[in-house]
Amino acid sequence: MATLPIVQYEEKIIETVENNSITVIIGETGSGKSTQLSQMLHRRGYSKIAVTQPRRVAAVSVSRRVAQELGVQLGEEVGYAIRFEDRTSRNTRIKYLTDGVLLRESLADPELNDYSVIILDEAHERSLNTDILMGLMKRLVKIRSSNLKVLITSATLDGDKVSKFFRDCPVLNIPGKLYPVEVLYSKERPVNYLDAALKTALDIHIRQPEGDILIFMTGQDDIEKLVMKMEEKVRALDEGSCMDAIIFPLHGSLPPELQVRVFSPPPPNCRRIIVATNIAETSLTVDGVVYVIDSGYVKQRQYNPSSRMYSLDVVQISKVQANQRAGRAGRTRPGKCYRLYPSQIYHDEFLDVTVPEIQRSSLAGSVLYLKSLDLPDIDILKFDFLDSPSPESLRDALKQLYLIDAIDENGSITSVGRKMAELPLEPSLSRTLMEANNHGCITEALTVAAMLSSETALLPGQSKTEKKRKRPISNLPDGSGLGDHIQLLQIFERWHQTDYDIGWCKDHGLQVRGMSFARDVRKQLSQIMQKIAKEPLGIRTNGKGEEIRRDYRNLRKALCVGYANQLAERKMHHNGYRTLGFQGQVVQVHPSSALSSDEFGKFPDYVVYHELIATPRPFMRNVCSVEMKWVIPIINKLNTLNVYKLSGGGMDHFEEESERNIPNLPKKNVEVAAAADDSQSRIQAARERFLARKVNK
DNA sequence: TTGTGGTGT
Repeated sequence: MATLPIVQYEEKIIETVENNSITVIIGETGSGKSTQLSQMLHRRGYSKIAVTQPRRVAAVSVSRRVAQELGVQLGEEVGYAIRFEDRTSRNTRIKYLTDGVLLRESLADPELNDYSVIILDEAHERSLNTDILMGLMKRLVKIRSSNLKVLITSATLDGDKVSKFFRDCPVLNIPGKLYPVEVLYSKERPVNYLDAALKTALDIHIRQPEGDILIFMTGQDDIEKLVMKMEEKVRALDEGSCMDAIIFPLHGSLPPELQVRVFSPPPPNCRRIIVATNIAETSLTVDGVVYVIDSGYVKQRQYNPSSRMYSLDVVQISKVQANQRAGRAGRTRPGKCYRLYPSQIYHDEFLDVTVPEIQRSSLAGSVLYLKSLDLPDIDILKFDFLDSPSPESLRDALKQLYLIDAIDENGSITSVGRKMAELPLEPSLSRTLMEANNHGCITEALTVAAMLSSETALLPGQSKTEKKRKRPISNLPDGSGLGDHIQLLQIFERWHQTDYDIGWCKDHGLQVRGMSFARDVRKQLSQIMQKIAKEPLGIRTNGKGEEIRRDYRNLRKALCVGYANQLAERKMHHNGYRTLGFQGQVVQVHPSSALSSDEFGKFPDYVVYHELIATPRPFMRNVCSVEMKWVIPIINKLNTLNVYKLSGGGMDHFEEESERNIPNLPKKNVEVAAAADDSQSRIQAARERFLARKVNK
């Protein structure tokens, strides 16, 4: 502890903090910034100190270590707060928390008066929440100039930019305690980087002294292939020609019991080869790694605000990421990093810093959050971000919020929007809860929202190695043919009937982690809704017997209101859909959906969807059947929408924006009108089909 | 007729 580099800088740090509201600390890996900064300030009498982390595990483990170093019990002077778990007390002076928890806290107290110091750690990772916090801190230090200190920790390549954002605040460089890592580049980029990784790893294994190998690949598929090939090759090596090797895959969808294998030490005279996604970049640290092989790629989820589609793309990593990966080789002794790309590509093509999440996400939730803070300047397009999201992305968020009544036509937050902001949910789901509360189905809506919040794929799927034959999900409810939301609801209710039996999940191929998470979320949502709930929130069941066939009309109606911005209409003569909105997209129901077709093989005329995914063909994932008469008022609202007023800037702003967008503006108006006409005629056609069917029955 | 990088309230 005493040897941590940061200790020598204590005086300088304290002096800088005392003379400045905001200080940027460039702390390299191993500098001790995460554990020591808070303690230094605590020693000088600052209290209370908040330290944010982008990840839950970091908040927990760092607070544990600080409590240990100070010789106090965790949860007393030093504690942590993460979702579902608050280990702090009235005595807590140093509090580690996830950035999301601090944002939640600021909802209750926008000035965060509880804290005299706020440290945003790992800001260079540019998580969505940390980016928003940075914007808020800039305002907050003005309001609380006499009694708030803010520290931002970042990476070398980012420091000047962050300092500039905070009006040229001072930057302190704290060296790290990493061993030197020799970086070796490929002469050219390999045609097949899986084979290149294989060859490089075998080369190291045969020729280089002991030390584990960590390989960065992009996803589960490549990892499984590489592990298989590598096992073959290692088996084929002459016995006694080199040491043994044991190969581990490491990625997020690996069951926890397989993930932890990489933390147990290897048998003697045996080299470990770990093939990982970017989970090993920051989230998990494997000890004993001396060699790193870096493919130079990563999978990134991106949101396209103009098509409202998500895609998962393989993209080149940034220099910060490449350096982070290389650093994984130098934790215990000098190491080597083999980059499967030329140095010229690193220098000329790699971005300095990873594209911040705020520029790759749908911002409806974040914009609603900012609106609920009642900042003096209502115009969200002018909010001071370190890296601003595109105006298009912000307008997309405003349009969505308007359609679900969270903001009014002037861009002001509504009373329903204010309640929605209290819920840790995407706006479409929080709006669904509000509506359900008025229609006697809040308990079902809570379950649907909780299940959809569960990040992982809950349901059993078929992996590529399994037989291609389609199997029905074993004995799981089918959503009564009404779609995936209803199926998720029925599955959770069934689990509830087993008294949340883990074995039941396993028997049915459901991810235990995901199901337990849904249960926790449901509990948390119930607690928040308790204040305004109009009926009991517990799960209603019909005893142990078969559940009666319900039509879930009220629930589906509530979903239709909540997902007013995510509606699609079936095309007249086939099962393709067109999304309703500014620019209709032609999309399909995802083949994994529980939605059924009618006796003519046709899907329902209208559905709501949870998200659009842009695979080579665009799909709606998680859909629910809704009725035309619920859709009509939404279409009417669509037609009255004025994006420029929504930003809150009024007509002045409209002119300013239109000047910038002259070529687009008339075109956009025409498209809106055309889509509306189209919808009206389709509604007429749908009505006729509906009546025809009724007569047939 | 198909596909899951990593986080988080």
